Amino acid sequence: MRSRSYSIAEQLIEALEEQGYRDTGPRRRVVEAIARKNRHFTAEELWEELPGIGRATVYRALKLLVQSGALCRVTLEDGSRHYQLSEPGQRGHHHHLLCVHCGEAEELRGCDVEGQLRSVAAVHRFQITGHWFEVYGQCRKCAAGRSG
Amino acid sequence: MRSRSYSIAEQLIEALEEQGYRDTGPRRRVVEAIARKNRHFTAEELWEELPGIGRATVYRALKLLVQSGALCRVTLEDGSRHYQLSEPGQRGHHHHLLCVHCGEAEELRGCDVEGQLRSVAAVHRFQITGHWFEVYGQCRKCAAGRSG
DNA sequence: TTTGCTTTGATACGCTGTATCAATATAAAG
DNA sequence: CTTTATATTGATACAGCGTATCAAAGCAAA
Repeated sequence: MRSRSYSIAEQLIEALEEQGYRDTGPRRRVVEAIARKNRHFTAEELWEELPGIGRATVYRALKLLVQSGALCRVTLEDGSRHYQLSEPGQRGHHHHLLCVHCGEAEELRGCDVEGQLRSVAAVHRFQITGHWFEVYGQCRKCAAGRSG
Repeated sequence: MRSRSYSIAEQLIEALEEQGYRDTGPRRRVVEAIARKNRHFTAEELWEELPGIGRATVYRALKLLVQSGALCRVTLEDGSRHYQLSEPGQRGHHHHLLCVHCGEAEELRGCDVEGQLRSVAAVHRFQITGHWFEVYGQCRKCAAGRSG
């Protein structure tokens, strides 16, 4: 796990470069801090781990990474905004299962949201342009032992 | 429609009284302003329609009404927080179809989110405790004529 | 180097919501 | 109709989170 940190950071830098942004020292530090994370996190939390880096720089980097799809923004039940790495290769639209105990975030499988939406559109004669779906609970490990 | 305003306001006041809160002048004005709304709205927007009423009072009333279930908080695609009357009798958990054009908010029918969640729980062995689902788009009227 | 653009970080600001607190309104009791 | 205890109000200050501004610094290409 830890040994893949470098390559995750690289992928994030690449995501920035693809959009025409430079590979700079501060961005590299932000991206490395993100790569070290194994759970979803807030912008403020990330900033606190980066002494010497400006708050604006952290927020800017997060914004660019979300734009690129490499990072996604998730909203917790209390409305707070967290960030989470997209799974490799999965940059399109997807949904999350967020463990409220340990902070693990899985991407959702076995749930045909899009199919449901088609039926909703039909029933309501509503032209759907977007949706937002998050699921909260406890992951298998936390539900069993609460050893998050 | 307009003739039902009074009774909607009454219902909201009752929702507050059920929780042990008083029927006061300022609350009545807030509640009447809400009853007049035919679309989802922000706290600030509501406050601007209530000269003489303190901002804190408006926010407090909204909080209490959400607690009671008579009002629900919806989140738009940009993350902004809006409020919307729950449909009469429907105070439990439910989802919305939000028209981004005219602001109409319907409650969702013909969508078995709960069933989908059961299958998700099985696939991921995740103990689901909550979820959040909003759908955005254009209502039938707006999609047809854009005469919101 | 020089030049032009991007990035940075300190700071101020804006928006949304909450805490504080003295003044006031309300309900219940006398 | 007072008195009294409690809830409510509204002005204000404050807090959290994110963005705009802008001079200074960094980077890339010439």
